Amino acid sequence: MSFFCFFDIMNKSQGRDSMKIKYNLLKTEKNTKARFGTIKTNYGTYETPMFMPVGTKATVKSLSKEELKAAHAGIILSNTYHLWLRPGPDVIAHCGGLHKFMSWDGPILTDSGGFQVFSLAKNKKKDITEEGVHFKSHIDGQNLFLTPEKSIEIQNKLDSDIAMSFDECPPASASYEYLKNSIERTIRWAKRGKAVHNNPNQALFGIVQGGAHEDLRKYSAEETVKLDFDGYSIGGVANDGESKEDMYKAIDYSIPYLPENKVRYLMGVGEPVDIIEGVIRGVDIFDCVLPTRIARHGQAFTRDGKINLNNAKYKEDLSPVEEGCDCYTCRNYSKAYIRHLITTGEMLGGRLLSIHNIRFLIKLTEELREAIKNDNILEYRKNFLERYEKK
RNA sequence: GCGCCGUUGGUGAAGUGGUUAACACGCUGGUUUGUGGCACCAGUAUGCAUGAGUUCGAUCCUCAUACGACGCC
Repeated sequence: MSFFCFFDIMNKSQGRDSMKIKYNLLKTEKNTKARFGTIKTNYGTYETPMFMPVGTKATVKSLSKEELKAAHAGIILSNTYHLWLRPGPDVIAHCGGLHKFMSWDGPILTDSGGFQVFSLAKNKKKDITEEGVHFKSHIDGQNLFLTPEKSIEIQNKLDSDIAMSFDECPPASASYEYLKNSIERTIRWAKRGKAVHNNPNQALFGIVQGGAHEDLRKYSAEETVKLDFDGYSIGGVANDGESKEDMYKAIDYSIPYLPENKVRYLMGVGEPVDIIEGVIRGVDIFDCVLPTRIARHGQAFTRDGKINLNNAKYKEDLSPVEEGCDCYTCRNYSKAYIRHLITTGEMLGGRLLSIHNIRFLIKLTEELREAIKNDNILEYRKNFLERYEKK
């Protein structure tokens, strides 16, 4: 990489608006906390509620950017931990930042790596200290040390539009005492991360923890909000087999303490039903691996519930995955063909179902927006659930 | 025609005179929520070619029959 090339990249970077995320609350539904608004970014303005496809390693698995755009994707998510290991933040910086590297001309949110510490090192040795976390690489087992500062520095280099604070993501089964200490530490980490954050184009979000405990969520939210982030997430949900009730409690106990004029992001969720429940409770954006993961295992979201294309009953079914769906997959392929691809292990099968599942969740958020505008989200939920859960 | 060997589920096959016939694949379901893991979990032969016999008891021993492989005329 020549000096001139690097210089060119610097100019491009500085040529941007230097605008962090701006959230405009446009309407709050009359009967619930559900809200509709817009997120203004350097790459355009997007409406909430929004679902973000997950592209951990700088790719939404198996999908091209055209396919993501066709599914109406707005922000996509990528991951600090994975990109730190491969190809490394310096490589991505030299390639012009994450957008240019992966040819995505839309906004990107980078997760901090906090969740990977939890998920990669689950049941394995990890050492969480005040300074940071020692754990082992899933690739070659080498010892790694991730700190709040390091996570933010990497995200600065990746040049994502939204960076996440480095938090501890304790399992749902963690004790009250553990959670309390964990929250205190996460708040100290949030402060340290914010102190080194210096990318003028990049927003920084704080993360609320506290399990399903009302006082802990309140405390975590209030202390995090004091640090004045550009947006706030509710973390520590949808992990370790927690109940849906606990997930909804975590939301309910956090939302009242988050400012109205900032984005609220429920991390890692999810299932269609959980997205609806989240929106009703005041959440703006979601991300989840489910649409792409279940797709690779042959399953699809539909209005009539989740279906499994492995099932023998689809062997000769010429209908699309979901009747009336506007996605590329449903406009072009039958269940019979996709079942054939899935059962024979052909990669097109997972791709086609990923396209459908992502479009399904994005369309769900589009409909939720409309419902908020029309003050009828409770009716929307009722109708959706009646059909989705009947069997 | 004679001799010899063999016949276990959808498939490839292990195995034993005595409670539930190994394993793999396939098949049939299910699971997956800030993606190490195209993964994980469960079910899948009331029966071991057919008939008779020996035995307290046979898929396993004996005999006959059917089918198949090989060798000899």
